[in-house]
Amino acid sequence: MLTLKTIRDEKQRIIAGLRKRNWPARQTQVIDQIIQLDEVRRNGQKNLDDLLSEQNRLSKQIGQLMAQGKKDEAESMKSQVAALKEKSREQEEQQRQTELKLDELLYAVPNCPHKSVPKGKTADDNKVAKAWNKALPELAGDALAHWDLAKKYNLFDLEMGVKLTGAGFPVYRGKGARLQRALVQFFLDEAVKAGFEEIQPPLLVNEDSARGTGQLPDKEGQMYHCTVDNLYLIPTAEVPVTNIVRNDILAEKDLPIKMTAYTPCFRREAGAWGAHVRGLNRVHQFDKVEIVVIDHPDRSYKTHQEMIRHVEKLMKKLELPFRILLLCGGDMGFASAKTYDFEVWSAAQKRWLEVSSVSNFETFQTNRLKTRYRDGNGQIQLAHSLNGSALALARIVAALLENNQTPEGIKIPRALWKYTGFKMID
RNA sequence: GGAGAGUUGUCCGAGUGGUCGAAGGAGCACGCCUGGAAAGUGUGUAUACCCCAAAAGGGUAUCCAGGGUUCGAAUCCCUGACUCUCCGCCA
Repeated sequence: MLTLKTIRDEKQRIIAGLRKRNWPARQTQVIDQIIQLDEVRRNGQKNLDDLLSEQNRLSKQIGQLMAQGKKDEAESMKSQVAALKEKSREQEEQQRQTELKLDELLYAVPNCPHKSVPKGKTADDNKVAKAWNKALPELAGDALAHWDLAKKYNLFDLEMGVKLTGAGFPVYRGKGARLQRALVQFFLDEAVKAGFEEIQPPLLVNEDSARGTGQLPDKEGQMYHCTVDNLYLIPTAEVPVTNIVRNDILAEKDLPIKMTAYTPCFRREAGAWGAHVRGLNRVHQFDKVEIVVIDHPDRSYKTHQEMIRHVEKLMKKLELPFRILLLCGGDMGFASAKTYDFEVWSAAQKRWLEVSSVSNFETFQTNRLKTRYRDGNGQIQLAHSLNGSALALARIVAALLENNQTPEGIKIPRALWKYTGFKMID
């Protein structure tokens, strides 16, 4: 969430940001409500502190009177304190309500887009930051979509997943399973080479962690919830990995902190089922290698570009046709200040599939997480957080299978040979 | 799962109802000392919120978390989390 200080000091910029996200003008009045309520909160705080201060003062006096044996005076003072206490309890409760309401309003305000983010309403308004300049691969008329290829070569089995679990839980088999493992290995190796520390986080997180990265309270329905233990299955490695630095005050010299993790990702994705979600296009469980960076505000946009280059390199090594989109204000995620999406061409489906999203959250996440660093003057500042997929597997697999099919079988890109142990699925 | 012990600042560690944001030590930072360093020595060394135009200064809260007792809680009581030891179970 945005900091109150930002909202107070840069009100016009924030409102302009909301407009860029296509908030109707009248809805931006929430900013004024926040500023007003913050005023109430601060007055309330002052009030409460004064009451408590007086109580503390009297209590000390009572102690002294008791020590001097002046019991009667002490007793009369006790009733004074009791009255104050009553007042302060009321004030405290009121303050709690105010803060709750204020939080609720703050949670509803998305991040302010970076000035370089283009205006726009929907995905159609995204700007192509890097187009695919070569010809897109043309497949023969009898080319198969990946779900048909899976059947032909026994690579994954959706019906089996239904038997074991339910729709959206593919069972990978044989060379399909091997290909998955190869990709994970490849992505992790590349990330480590690029200076990311490899992390193996838990796949279940507690409420605090889910709140830290913003899955709670709003997106509760998107996560699988183990109610008995009150734990959530992670929708992305971003959640446990970013929470590593929750409540930390880092040294400036520790930045950037670069971490990578492979995890399965679990998404309930209630709704949104339809024509385009066949096969591996949208599933409840998929594998992903994530990269996360905590960095200095002065450097975070440079880091953002480095992350883009890293993902780009992966695409090239996999020899997949891809393009990079700079998302417009209307299509960006709630927490993001700037996002690039990577899309890969799926030749049989003849569609672009989103396989990576690389975002700079600036201080939007770290404000909730309380991830700070101490600057040169000893001042404590919020760090910036960034993350991106590098890469998400299921759709990459779909594209690999479709684009590389030949009458002899499916060709595996050279970069993966040492991981798969085979060059061809046949 | 059963029984017991514990959780204090960056770390170690004292503290069993008032003057405790918290002794002492280590570490760290800055200064003195030194040709330079070590040793020695002096000072400083939590976070959040609030008041103040700002600085200075001040207030409040925080000794695992949440409740309670009390005029007053790190200290007493209850609940929960976690850690350790023993027993049980187990890949």
